[in-house]
Amino acid sequence: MRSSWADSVANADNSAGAASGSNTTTSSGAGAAASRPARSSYVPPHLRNRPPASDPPSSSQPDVVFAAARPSGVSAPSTGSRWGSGGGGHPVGRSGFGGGRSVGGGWNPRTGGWDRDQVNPFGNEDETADEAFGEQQNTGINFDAYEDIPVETSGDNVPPPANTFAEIDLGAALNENIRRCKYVKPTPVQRHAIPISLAGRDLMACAQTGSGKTAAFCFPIISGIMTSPPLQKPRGARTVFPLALILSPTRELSVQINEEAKKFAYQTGVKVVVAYGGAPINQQLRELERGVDILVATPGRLVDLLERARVSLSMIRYLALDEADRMLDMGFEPQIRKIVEQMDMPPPGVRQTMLFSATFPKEIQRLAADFLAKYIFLAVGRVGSSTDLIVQRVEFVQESDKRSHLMDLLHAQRANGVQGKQSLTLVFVETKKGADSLEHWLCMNGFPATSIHGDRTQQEREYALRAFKNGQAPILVATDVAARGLDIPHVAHVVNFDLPNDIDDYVHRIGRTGRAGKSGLATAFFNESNFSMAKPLSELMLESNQDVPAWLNQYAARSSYGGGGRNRRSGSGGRFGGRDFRRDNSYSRGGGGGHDYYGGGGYGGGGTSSGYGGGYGGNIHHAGFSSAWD
DNA sequence: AAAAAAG
Repeated sequence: MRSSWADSVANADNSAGAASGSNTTTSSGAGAAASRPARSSYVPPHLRNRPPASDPPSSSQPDVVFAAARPSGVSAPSTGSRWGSGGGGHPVGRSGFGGGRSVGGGWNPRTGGWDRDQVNPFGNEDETADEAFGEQQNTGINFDAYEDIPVETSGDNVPPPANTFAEIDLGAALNENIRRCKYVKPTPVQRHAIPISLAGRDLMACAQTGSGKTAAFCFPIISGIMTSPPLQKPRGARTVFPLALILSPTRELSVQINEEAKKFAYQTGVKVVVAYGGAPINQQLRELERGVDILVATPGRLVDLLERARVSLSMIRYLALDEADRMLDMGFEPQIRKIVEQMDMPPPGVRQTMLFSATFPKEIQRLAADFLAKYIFLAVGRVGSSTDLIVQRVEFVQESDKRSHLMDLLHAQRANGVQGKQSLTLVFVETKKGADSLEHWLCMNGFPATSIHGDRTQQEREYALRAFKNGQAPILVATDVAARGLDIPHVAHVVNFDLPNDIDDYVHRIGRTGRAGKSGLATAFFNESNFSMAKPLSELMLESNQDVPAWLNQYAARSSYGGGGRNRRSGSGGRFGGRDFRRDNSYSRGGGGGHDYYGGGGYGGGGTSSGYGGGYGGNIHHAGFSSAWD
């Protein structure tokens, strides 16, 4: 007998507040885990920019209490478009680089023109939420969990972490935007990464999207551009010269980073433009011609722009690569190397480079050695590793029974009224065809579903994401295009209709729920074809204090002899995505390694119950570790 | 084997 998943959600919800991070003992994050602020007094960063009173009345979930105070410094005209809509905006001037915050049309000394084009990315601050789950709602970070996340840094002269934004002092304009975003306190990755970047150091960070790393790399970039604006930019015929480049693997992620960055850069005079494939290039070219300081792009479209000589990288001072392991998985290494090494970008040491990756396998180590100079290594604990907020279930379901089984889950969800609360279900499948047919089948059976995958047009993808977010289609069938990085609030249930073949992908997928301080449920359908996932899955569930079905353990035991297997989390066992491997200087060249940078102790020293044989749960050997990365 | 990304 199985109880309805909605019950699990409700139960987890009740216990969520009391759950203490049981497996987090290694914390070098200053002050982390010492005392957790009461949820009611603490507002997760990405929730902080949404207007108050957006909770549906029926909600029984303990939600974050918003600071109700409306920003007082700037009055936004009531005709402003909501942020995220990207629509036509009202003219709001920008101050120059002085850091003032004058309002009204502004003369930009760099572009030599009146700026009329900056949409208020915070939306209309006078307007109350017009729909319970409108687009102005942004993502949530589960802050209780983040307080417990362990952090490790290593490298030469690591700048000390900062515990408050005031301590960091990014300047008046940026501080004002932090206030507008209602960011109260930096996340662990921000506490460490921002001082490192402000000190001008290169950074290799193992952290996932959702840890607040977008702000972690945007703040120093914006601040740096503001403090020392270029005296003059070359003005090529139709070529533009961005000062910062942010690369990300998927289009949706680029869009998301662009939206975040625009908020951070509001009225700073720093211009953010996004370029990605699948959308008409002409519109993006027009945006670029209106001026760009920070360019957010997917690799393909950027290469296109570079080959057309519409973008030059010769003025790049900041380079950020997001989800680098993902980009390599997707075969972007040639494009990325072309962009970074074979065009006109300044070399490492001249530019400042930040490399973000969820894991740190050999290929990423090589990339770090080639792209970074004397970098500082930062590892932030795996998201979800220190929290029990996500309830994971595995059910044995034959291929032919999957649809009816999914139907059972969805019916239970509806019967429990969760649907009325607009909770969303994200269903992952393996193939694009599978996504289409499952979406169709769900719709035929009366479930409002939509889908997102790489064969759909960009317009369809963005439409689907919007319909899902605002509850028009509370069921989204997705391929792995949606697995990483995307921040979708209110996802109550992630169904792994088809399990991925990689445990890291599984972790990313279930990370789409359990956000915003809410609990989440992740259900996986398992059958013989997922045999190779049995061991890593059962280990992961054990690590995150889940009930592991006996039958799964049996599968895991059967697969274990044979030594490891392909799906063991490569190099990421335990709570971190990776560790600084520069003491093994076989891969280091140039300004990278050579001497022992590894300053941190503490990996595996926390007495965790990590079951990962290949991880560092007490299993690190100086000579033998490389095998763990294969 | 499939997915993603340039058109």
